[in-house]
Amino acid sequence: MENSFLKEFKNREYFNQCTNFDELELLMSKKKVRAYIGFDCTAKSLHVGSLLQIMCLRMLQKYGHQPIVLLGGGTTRIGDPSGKEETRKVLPEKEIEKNIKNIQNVFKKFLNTKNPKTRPIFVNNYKWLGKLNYIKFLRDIGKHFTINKMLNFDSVKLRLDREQSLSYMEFNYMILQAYDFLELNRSKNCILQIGGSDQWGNIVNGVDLIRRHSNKTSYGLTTPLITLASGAKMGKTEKGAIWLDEKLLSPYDYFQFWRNTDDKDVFRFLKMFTDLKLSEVENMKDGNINDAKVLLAESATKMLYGSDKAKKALKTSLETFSNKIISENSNLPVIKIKKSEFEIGVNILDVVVRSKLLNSKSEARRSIKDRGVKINDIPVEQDSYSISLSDFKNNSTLCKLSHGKKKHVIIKLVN
RNA sequence: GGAGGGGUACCAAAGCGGUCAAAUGGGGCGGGCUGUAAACCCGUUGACUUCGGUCUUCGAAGGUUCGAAUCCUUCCCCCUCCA
Repeated sequence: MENSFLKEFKNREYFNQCTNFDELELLMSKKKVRAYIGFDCTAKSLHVGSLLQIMCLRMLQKYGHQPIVLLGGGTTRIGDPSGKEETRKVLPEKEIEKNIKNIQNVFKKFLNTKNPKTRPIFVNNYKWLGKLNYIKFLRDIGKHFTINKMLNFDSVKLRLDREQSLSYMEFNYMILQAYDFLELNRSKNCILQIGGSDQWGNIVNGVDLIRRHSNKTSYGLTTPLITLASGAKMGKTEKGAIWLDEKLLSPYDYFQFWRNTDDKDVFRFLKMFTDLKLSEVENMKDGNINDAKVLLAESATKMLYGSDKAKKALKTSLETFSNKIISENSNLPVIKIKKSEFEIGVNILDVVVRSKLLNSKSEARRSIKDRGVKINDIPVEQDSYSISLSDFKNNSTLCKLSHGKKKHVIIKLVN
């Protein structure tokens, strides 16, 4: 049943549209191909919003195809207008280069880099876009695009309809992306571009360009835009993005993100974001949904951070929510405070702010009034409360400070 | 280029001389219920505070006034209609 890339692609609900499904299916079942996905390098790393695309790359590898990861060093300098209501700021070049390095590391965690036949090929489109000759480009490539058609693309139309300005620079974005595909088709024999549904227009442009320019067939495939049951886009929460990078979001918080998945999303996410067999996922529907969430969290964390860190995150999660144990070896943030400070006592407001649990004393005061600040799971009654050595039970050097049910910090006494 | 409308907190949107740190809705945060879910209910949502208050905020800069988000001047930006 899951015997081909495209079949599994569909079964796991990755599928949105394809330029020619049957033909592509036939081609990919007969031989191994190269496919690419482009990534924007606007941010310092990737977050779960890109995870589905990463899963696509993994699946390509699984079926023996070779993924090409295009890091848009060139196109990021321009800015994709798709889905954007306004021009976004253009980043300094140095920053883009830095982002690219960082983002590349994320892929190395998710993808198999050993097998020479399927290991990812990293390319940066600045390499070719950066040295384009304008006149030559217009003559070779520009002639294949009509303004009439370009004006009809959603990305462009949306802007024009709202009378929002669209710079000539941005207007060219789609041509550059199409050119990327052409370039990869020529130099790497890449015949497929995958992307999110918002990239459909850009992708089709590339397929067209390859046909017109080189008289060759290529394919485009898109994934749906994933929204959470709540309707929000995946990836950004109020607290910040769910980064795929330890430096920006701890493995424990990553684990918790998945652990707290909405009931309605759990099985879909198990299919999409884990390597579990589809039959296993189906079986889980009869079980306890919380077990399914734990499995989802564990699998997702393991995929990114490896088994040890996933286990540790799970352990911390259990300690924090089930057993209510405080342990130094957990993944909870630890703040160290000198023992001497507690001998005189430290005001709770100061500690809460120092621990970054809340941003200001006013917030802390409010939260205490709402019984939201807890020391060792006991609500703090007064904002004048002073934390002292007596809060460290049984001569422990640790004490847990919490804001709400889910945010906890360990305070550690040091000399 | 001509005519009109508008810029208010995270977002949307009221207020149009004092009772405005600014109605209301959404979002966020906390509490309750539960299952670390959803739905629902309650509270809260500028900062600092010795809890008396103090300071900063309504596109920007000036001005009028005892007193301005509210009135005047200049500037910047956005929208609608016409050319």
